[in-house]
Amino acid sequence: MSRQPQKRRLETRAKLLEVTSALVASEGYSGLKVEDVVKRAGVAKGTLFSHFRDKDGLLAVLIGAEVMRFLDEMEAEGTPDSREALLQRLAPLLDYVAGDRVIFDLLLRYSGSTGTETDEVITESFYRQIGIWAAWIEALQKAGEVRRDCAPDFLAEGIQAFLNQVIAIWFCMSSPNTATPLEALRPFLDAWLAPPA
Amino acid sequence: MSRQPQKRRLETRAKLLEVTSALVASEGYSGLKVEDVVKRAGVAKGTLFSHFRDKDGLLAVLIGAEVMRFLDEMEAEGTPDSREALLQRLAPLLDYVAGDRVIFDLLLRYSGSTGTETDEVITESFYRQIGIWAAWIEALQKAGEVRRDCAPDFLAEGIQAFLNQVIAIWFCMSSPNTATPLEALRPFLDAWLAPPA
DNA sequence: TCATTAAAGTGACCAGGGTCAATTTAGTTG
DNA sequence: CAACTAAATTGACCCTGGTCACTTTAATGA
Repeated sequence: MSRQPQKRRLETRAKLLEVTSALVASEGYSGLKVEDVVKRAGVAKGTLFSHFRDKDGLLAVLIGAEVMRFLDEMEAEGTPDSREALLQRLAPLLDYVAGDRVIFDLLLRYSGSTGTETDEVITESFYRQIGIWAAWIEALQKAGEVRRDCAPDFLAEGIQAFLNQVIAIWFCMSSPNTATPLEALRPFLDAWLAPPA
Repeated sequence: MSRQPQKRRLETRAKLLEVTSALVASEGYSGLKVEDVVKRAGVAKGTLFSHFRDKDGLLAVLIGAEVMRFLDEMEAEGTPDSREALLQRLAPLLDYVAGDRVIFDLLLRYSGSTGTETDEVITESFYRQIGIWAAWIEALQKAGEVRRDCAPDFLAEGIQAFLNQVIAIWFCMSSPNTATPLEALRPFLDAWLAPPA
């Protein structure tokens, strides 16, 4: 028979996440070591891996939560009234993801995966994101700001594609002589969303 | 003073690539171990890492060469005469990349990087690919099959974005109940390239 | 209260990529 | 040819993520 998860387990999990978060804040994602996490959390290594599938699984929880916060922000600002406004709404998320390759890689790997795990916040965030954008697009279609020959969901997925594209290119251009990802995104969004002239 | 690379070095490099290729053929990319490679090649581990920056660098040479072969094939078939024909031209490459996550990840990481390394075949292949598609698009624009309000290079980059998108989604959907990446790509290509109605 | 048993946690151990001081090989020069 | 030097290679070692047989903890129930 199975029993309820004990309070102790929840505390351990919370402690692990808290420590990880602190370490990421000071060292960045790329410098994070599992050993440091368990040392500072005062648990054994095996414990960490009984809570999270692997190191990525641990990070996914944090990153998923962070993305959720961006989505809250997006929703709070309401529907944009133009394509340019839509672009500006994307800026914070774009900056966040473009700020660290680990974040980008992880989002690309986990996003869209049919979340078999209970705690895949990150998968949930993916669908929520598409949903929010689709709602914006629908409004913009009614306002005549966006083409009407494609479904909002479909156009939203396209935005996702362009977002990933400009970030991928951004990481490849190691030299900072290039325009920001946001600037690179604008022409794509325009060409993708603008109604026929 | 610097000297010419010696014949021995070229032989070692060739041997490493040959062995890697053979192992990949039998085990797949994900099962490849550096230790197996050096064992079968009869060299020390350090030698491999003096030839290639890391395991990915080794794979990049093979994958870059493979992509180049697909591009040769694409060019040999000539310019497509419709958007659908263009889509079909992409099929072999798409299948290849969608066939193994390692390939996809590696291409995404290396592509577009301003190739500082001499042997970054993979970077070269990226630009060549865009060039080929741009040429196709230019022809299709003249034929009225493709929108004319965007530069061919720009539209080609968009194709790249959609290609990556459908493959990323493909990998996330572990269950094979989904349509092939090629089918998923069609609507995107149409919406992206079609001239205004 | 004490036996029972599932949940939670432990840490020695392994795997596999990557490093580097030391060694061998082979052009070059006097 | 012998001495010299740069190129090429070596393999012991390290790092770090991940595993698993075992111990500890704490609900449950007679």
